[in-house]
Amino acid sequence: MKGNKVPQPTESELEILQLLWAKGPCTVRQINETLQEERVVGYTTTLKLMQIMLEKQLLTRDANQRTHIYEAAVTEADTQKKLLNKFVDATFRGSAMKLVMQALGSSNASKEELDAVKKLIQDMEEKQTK
Amino acid sequence: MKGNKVPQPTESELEILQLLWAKGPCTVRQINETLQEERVVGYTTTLKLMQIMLEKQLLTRDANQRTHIYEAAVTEADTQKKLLNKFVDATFRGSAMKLVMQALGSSNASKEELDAVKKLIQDMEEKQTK
DNA sequence: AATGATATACGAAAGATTTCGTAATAACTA
DNA sequence: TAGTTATTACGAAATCTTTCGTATATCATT
Repeated sequence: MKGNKVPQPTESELEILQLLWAKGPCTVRQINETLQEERVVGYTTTLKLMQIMLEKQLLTRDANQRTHIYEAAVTEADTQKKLLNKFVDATFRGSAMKLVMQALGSSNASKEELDAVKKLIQDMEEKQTK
Repeated sequence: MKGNKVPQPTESELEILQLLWAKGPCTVRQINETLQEERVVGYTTTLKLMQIMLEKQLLTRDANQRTHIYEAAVTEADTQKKLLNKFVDATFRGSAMKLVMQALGSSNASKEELDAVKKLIQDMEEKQTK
């Protein structure tokens, strides 16, 4: 169970979480530099965001050194799941199937990927039967 | 092709679009009353939102009568597609497949629904082969 | 015509999110 | 040590979204 009272990340916050999930613990500078590759964003802007995320408990940090090191405090899978539920409700009126069909349709999935999905469905149908 | 410069709806705007998609053209009062079933929201709040949506060209209206009648100016499928793309990028780093697996996993899909998805995949694989 | 009910228009307050300027502090270097 | 640079802390401006108060117009009824 999850007695999770951590709020969902905003769009900008999610962007930072993605980087931390991909790279592991980082300094503000490292995150900021990566963000810079995409667009212009001031150092203190990134810093402030990460401080807010710390308050919200989306991040933790090691403040032993002068340069703090931040780390995601929420998992990627968990966050995706929650955001997905909300998105399905708002955009597909709760119908996960409609979303799945849409997503499949407009994706350029390879045969391998499609097979993986088929396999998952197979497994689910077996579980349902027994 | 779509030379669409219509901005994406905000969360509240999407809620109104959902109602218009479901019910067809409506007055502000009709929309407001439906929203009221869920939560408290003032009439002028709804009115203002719909006026903003008109400006953004998310809605059109018939203003011939004193009581204006509003209608969605964007289609459900189109809006879902765009929001989905954005969501996949932001939340699943662009991987539609990861989203599909997540969505299937946490959905309570019936056998019929799962079969429909399998069929879609079948069709896609056939198209790929030729 | 006066009254009351219902609509729209509009501005602006209230909230949430994002951005940045400035100050204080610590570390580095000449 | 003095000066430069890098870092954090903090407040507040800027922006976007949501909410609502008030003014004005329209229609129906008397």
